Amino acid sequence: MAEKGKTKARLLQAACELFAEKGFRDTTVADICDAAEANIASVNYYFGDKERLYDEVWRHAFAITVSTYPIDGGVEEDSDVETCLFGYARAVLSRIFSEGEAGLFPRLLNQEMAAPTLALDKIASEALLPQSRQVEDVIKKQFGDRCDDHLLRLCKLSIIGQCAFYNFSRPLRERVMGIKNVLPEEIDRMARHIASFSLGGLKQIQKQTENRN
Amino acid sequence: MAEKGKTKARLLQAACELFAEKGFRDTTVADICDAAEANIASVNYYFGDKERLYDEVWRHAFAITVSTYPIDGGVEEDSDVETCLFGYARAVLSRIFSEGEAGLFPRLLNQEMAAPTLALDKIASEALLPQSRQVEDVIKKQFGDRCDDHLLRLCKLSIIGQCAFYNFSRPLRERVMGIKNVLPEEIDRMARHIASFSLGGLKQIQKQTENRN
DNA sequence: TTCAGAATCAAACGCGCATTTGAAATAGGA
DNA sequence: TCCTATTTCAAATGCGCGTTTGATTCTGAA
Repeated sequence: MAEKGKTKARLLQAACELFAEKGFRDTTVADICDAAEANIASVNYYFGDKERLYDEVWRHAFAITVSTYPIDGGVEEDSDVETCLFGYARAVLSRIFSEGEAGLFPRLLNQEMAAPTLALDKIASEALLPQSRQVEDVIKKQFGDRCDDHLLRLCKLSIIGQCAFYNFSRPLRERVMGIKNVLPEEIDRMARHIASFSLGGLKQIQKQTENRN
Repeated sequence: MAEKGKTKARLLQAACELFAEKGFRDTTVADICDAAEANIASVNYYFGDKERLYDEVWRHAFAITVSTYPIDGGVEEDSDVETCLFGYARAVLSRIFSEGEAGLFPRLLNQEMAAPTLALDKIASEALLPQSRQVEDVIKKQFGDRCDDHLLRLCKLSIIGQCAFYNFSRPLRERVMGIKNVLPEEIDRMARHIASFSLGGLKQIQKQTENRN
């Protein structure tokens, strides 16, 4: 047996890192076994095949990210709108910029967006839809329950988009944007910006609809 | 010779569609040749190898998208801030939702974000940086030239993020967001929303910095 | 100590891929 | 018509991949 830890756990850990970095198709079983210092046959021995290992990786990544950075961002549910937006943005950005296991989820998601596998449907309904609903609720708090569905969706996507862009534009961070290491204070700063920018946006939209009536 | 058109042109067209859909690595030379009704050896005969065909595809996609939907979105350069934002958003969204050749560029970009190739550096400096600068200029028009660099960057990313999210979240459009066919009027509507949401955001940020001084 | 089940291992299998090859077909000017 | 350069073609080459195999080693309870 190799250095430390059970082989199965080492395989899972190596697979997490590699799948997140290169995606399902571009990661080879041999890569995973090398990184885990395990024999080439061990993936099949412990997980059946590459695909079931991938499922296991998703399960692990999802569990870690929601427990490490819950989507409410640690703010009270009955806080004011800007604070709720801040909590959401901070949670999402913390996940995105996490260099530990909590960062696996957004990185895997990024891969799925370019080359979806069967795993995506499950992720969409179990993880993404609830987050989307959460943002909806905050917007309703600002607009009141009487609120055009179309408008609600556009605002929701504006808010989510600001956060999610940091995930999907990963390779551009150093190339185009001037982003290197991101410290926790920096994340807070970004989240505060997104919260107040979005609040300003929501108010502007609200003003327009009131003028129209 | 097959039905119509020169073989080389058919290969390029087929390669565009397939690379945009599945990315460089997941597209096989055999797929391309089949789609172009050409022999398996024709890619190497006309382009040298798969990689040089990919370069050619990028060149083609870039040329088409900027000439079909120039990044100013067809608004005068000295228009007011909201109109400039509208122009930018409309251009970007038009490209993203285009089902024709103009849509190749964002789709290829999406693939590069998940699995970068050597092509990305060129694209970043030739296509993306200039667009980023353009948004910067609009923000400066709102804020005046005296404007914190940090703040400028955050606002820029907020604006770009709202637009680009529609590109990167492609597989979620039907799954999570309720988006199906997108008509030109709908694109205008979305662009108008992003413009006024962003203007509201900019004003909010501006108000905060003024209060701080 | 014995021994059955678990774990590891190197080698091999089968397949799909990009690319090469050398011949055949085609086209167009002399 | 003849001849040469271009284009097309089916087959082959060589490599990397996921998975399987059958043997070997390890482990822990009896």
